[in-house]
Amino acid sequence: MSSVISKATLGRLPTYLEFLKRQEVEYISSTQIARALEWGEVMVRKDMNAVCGQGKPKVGYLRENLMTSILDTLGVDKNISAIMVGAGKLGTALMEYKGFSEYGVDIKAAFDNNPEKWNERFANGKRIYPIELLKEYCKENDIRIGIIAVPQSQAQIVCDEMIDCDIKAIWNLSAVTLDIPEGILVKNENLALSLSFLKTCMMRNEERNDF
Amino acid sequence: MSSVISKATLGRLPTYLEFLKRQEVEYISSTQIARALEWGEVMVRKDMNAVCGQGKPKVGYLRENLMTSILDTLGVDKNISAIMVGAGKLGTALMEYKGFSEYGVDIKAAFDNNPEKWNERFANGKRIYPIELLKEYCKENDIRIGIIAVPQSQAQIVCDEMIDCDIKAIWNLSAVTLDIPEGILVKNENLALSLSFLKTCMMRNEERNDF
DNA sequence: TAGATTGTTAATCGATTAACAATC
DNA sequence: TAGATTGTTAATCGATTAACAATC
Repeated sequence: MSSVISKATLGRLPTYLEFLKRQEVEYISSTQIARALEWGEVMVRKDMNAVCGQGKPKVGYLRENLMTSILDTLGVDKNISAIMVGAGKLGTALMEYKGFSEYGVDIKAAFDNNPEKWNERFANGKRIYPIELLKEYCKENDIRIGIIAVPQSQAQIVCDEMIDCDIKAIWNLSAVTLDIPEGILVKNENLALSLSFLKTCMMRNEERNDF
Repeated sequence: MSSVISKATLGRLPTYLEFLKRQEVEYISSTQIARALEWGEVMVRKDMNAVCGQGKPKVGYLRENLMTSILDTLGVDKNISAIMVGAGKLGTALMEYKGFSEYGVDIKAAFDNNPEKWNERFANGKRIYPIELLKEYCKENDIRIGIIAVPQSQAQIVCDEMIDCDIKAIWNLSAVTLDIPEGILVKNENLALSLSFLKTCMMRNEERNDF
């Protein structure tokens, strides 16, 4: 039953959640949600139906119920531990970002090969360790997600080490296309590519105003 | 002719480019590219055909030619100026990131409402101005892209100001769904959402290993 | 009952993949 | 000529949208 939810729907759930949090009504209809997010009405209804399926004709969905179902589908209550490799500017920004915990991801520590950083701490007290301690740390702390925020030249090396540490999912913030064995999940977050895409679409005068 | 290139294809071009740069052969075939990137062979061929259309049976594509065509399609040679609003950790990381210039985007300055930052400079010498100067700066420097890296509470306000400054495309790094008038391009880069999506897919044991 | 809203079935759309003819 | 590779046409797939019956 849980496996019938499409990736497209899963990707929209946090946006619904954010919107629902800000509402104060008891019931909310797919029409209202669609209008606020500027999404198709039927699509919203299908999404809602996929996660909770308890809408009432003429009334809509019990907001509380909807939120619980979304949280449940996203697995927000199940906390997952992650580590960051690379404590540069971007790595630091993400280590200190508070938004991840809302979705049940805890980035516990960072690793870097610059000895000067090993004594530093982030604003929230999280620590930076030598990269050599990665395997030991992952084993002891049940780390499932690895985040790559290192220069291009090191990305594949770090990736291989993470897989060796039994990490199951990688969030790749470098611009490198990683070579990954079957069974490991990768999400590429290439910021240069993303901004470049926006620029190209702008120059080509794309007509749609959201994507 | 240029308008027939799909968004899906446009999004893949930088990855092709990155790969082609690293090769040293004169000719390269779609088969080789597909194998290296682990993408479908026909899809690669269609992409190549869309941007340059000068493949030779039995030989493949002239690498130089292909690269020029991709650069051309992406409009890399046409430099576009951008500004950042928000000079926190994330804003700073992006201001100092060198990768954007490769695609012809120049983030010229940052704006922040914290007076303490107005005297600071980024590592590359770029400056931080009071937010009040935004409109004047945009007008004088032909700014077309605005980047939002401010706390949630300010995102919509900043967005409205940018539109007032005649900015045509917005890269939104905040977690807020922006309310935007017709004709303005927005790309949402919600990092919390992205990592949360990776986590959810991991927990649901997705079988595909790249997305 | 009438009307608003849900949920479902069919149609459409965009993108990828399969099959295959064209070409050097 | 044979074979590798391109380029095109048709089939497939996933997701969105349209149409409409079911429900309170």
